[in-house]
Amino acid sequence: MPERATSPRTEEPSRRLEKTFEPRAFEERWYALWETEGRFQPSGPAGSPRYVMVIPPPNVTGRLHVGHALGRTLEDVLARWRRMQGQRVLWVPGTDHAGIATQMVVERELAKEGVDRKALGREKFIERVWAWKKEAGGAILVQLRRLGCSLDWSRERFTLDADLSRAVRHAFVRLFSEGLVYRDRYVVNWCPRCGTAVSDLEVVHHEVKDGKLYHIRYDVPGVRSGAVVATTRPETMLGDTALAIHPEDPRTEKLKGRKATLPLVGRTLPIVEDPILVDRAFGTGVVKVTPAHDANDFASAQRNELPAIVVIGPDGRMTAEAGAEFAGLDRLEARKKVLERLTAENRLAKVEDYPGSVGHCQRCDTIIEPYLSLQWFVKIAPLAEPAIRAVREGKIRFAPESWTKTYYSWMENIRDWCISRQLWWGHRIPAFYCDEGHVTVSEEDPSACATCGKKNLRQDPDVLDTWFSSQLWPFSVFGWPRETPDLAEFYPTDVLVTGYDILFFWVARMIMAGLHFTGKAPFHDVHLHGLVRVDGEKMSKTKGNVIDPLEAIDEFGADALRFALTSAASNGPTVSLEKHRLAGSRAFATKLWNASRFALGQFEGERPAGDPPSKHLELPDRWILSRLSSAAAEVSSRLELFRFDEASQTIYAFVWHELCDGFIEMVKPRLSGTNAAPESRSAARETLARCLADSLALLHPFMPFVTEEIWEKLTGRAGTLIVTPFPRPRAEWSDPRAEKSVEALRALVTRVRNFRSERGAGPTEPAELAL
RNA sequence: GGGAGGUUAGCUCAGCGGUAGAGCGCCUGCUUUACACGCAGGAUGUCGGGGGUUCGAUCCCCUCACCUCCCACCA
Repeated sequence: MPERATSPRTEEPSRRLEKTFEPRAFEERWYALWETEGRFQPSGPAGSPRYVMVIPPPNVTGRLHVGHALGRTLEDVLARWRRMQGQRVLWVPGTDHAGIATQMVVERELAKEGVDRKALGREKFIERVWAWKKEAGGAILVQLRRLGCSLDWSRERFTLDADLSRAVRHAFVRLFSEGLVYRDRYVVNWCPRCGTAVSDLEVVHHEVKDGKLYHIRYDVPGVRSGAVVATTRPETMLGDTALAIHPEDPRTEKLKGRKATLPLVGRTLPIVEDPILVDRAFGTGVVKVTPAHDANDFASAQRNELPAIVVIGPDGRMTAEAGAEFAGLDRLEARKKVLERLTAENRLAKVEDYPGSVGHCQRCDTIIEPYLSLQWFVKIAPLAEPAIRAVREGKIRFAPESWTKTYYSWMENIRDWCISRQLWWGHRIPAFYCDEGHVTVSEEDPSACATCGKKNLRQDPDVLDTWFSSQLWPFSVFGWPRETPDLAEFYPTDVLVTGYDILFFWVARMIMAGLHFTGKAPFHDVHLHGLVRVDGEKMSKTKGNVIDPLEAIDEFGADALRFALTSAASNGPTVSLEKHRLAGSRAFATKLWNASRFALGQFEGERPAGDPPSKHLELPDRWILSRLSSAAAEVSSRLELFRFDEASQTIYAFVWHELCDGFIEMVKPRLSGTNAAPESRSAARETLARCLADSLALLHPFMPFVTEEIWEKLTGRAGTLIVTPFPRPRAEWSDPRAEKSVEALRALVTRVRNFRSERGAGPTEPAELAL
């Protein structure tokens, strides 16, 4: 830590060093001690309530960013607070294999070596990913230790561990046997760059303001004006297999029962009547039907028994089916070329501006292509229904509560979940195919087809969506489906804390999976915290406003980072973290440090005793104890409601403004002792000690390191604050009268201080102060 | 096209039926038995606009404006 440069005056260096504290000097020490003494493992008197959380497993590729820092700090606050309350706390750590994300990282590494994944082959590639994981993966877990997270490392899990893989397979097989997992040809969201299907949630829509709507004239023999269709994606016309009209639209009456000719291709297209696909009030009343590249068109094709022709391949290039002229072209080049040809043939009737939104791949931002392919799905409605009910019945509560509505509206309109991914890294789908085309789905690799007994089985090459395994996390970490002691003792968990951005991806799916597979809601409380913004903006590297939690820990200390995060964590959708909050939090830690130095100085080596003597308490003593009691009540009641900001601000105000600015200043004359009665001095000292000890305890969940460091100095016991009982309000300390009358006393003390500082000297011990 | 949230001090945000709050910033003093990452004091708000309910509204209701974010297969 740099030396202060503000004060021109010099003091002896030994004293100066003591004024501020150096977090690096003790953070590591305390963490190591807590860990080696097993403080992070569940303990406590038999029969005491347990309190269980699972970490939202960060990607193995992850580095700790400020969003993680927030969520994990909030969890750690809860864990430490409950532990101090005497509960058997278990907080399970682990990481997620993160299919696409990890595969991309390793592919990028390979690319640097000029190696292509496909050239390497599946097996070698997977080996390579494991090697990468072993070496570089999970760095984030080390970083969580620096944050102070009291995770039980003896129970660390990885979503691709043997146990968890077994859970995934069990879940898949069970859903299949229940008819809730099926394989089908369907138009899915396809990312041509990643070369895989993705779920609806993995598609992000961006506005396209310069979008165009192209009106194309198709010839219709017998109808002079032909048919004009409008489309935003003209290249898909090469895959048209019909035109559709609404049966009751007078505009298109004359097209009924006729055929159209597909421009550029010459294919004859039936004109079908489809009141579901065609909106009478929209456009020209004629819709081109491209079953392979549009989900609505595909549905229409099924209703009308139309063929589907795939014209855009999995790599985003036009297939041979698109015709020799276009085959091999990238889809966007093909669009240009199609438009050129249509213009040349004078078939482009009109081009209008048509702003709209286009789906992009969440991972790589490539434009998503609707693509007809054979995929695995989870039939979701039967799973959603009980999940909705669990929330309706109050078995699961969201905090802030407003998320409940969002949850319902998503769950009530949920669509089947595409779970197969054309990737290599992940849980391989336990489906096996024989030459006859039969499917065998089984937990153990089958040796023969379950239908025909043929031996040469091929396993489905695809892997499962990474979220398929994460949805099992709250119970798979405990060994499910085996009936382990941990599963019996620690499942269901109590609270889940995460950002609202993965409410659908993860939280909703865990609820569905938990209820379906275990019959129990996986947790009873969900706290959805906001997303961290810096200076009002979403953090981004290009804007340079990223706060790196590790750098913040280096500069301000882990305690300051944690306190800044908790005090900013209100229940709104954004958590605004500014640099000055970090500095302010560090100042608070320093304040506490110095107040402790002062207090310890009053004891000169003796250890302060326990409770203050009740006989000789004076007004300031009764006041501060009353305030302490209120603060203790307030902190817990705020934490019950996940109001971390209010809880931390309560302690801040108590420690700084009441204990330091108020009590210590009022009591200094009594402590100096020359004029004060010994029992007065003693009462002041013991009250001070009590307040300090309880402040440390109240603050420990938020600032575990400094408080533990001071605690050792105060009590002589190393690393025990973490298991010291959390302060509770005490009826016998509550003293409303003292709270009222102390105002006058504080004002008096201030006046005397100011009087002294104005005169440079003054009455050292005014009689009034000996109150 | 639906839905949610926001608009409070210069900045970032709490609050919420009964004389407006915090942190940071700003101004004025200050070598005070710890702390200048400090102490004491101070300034600053028609609590987005307009209506309504109420004895009383920043807070409840309606409405308008502007912002943010989610969800959505309308060519």
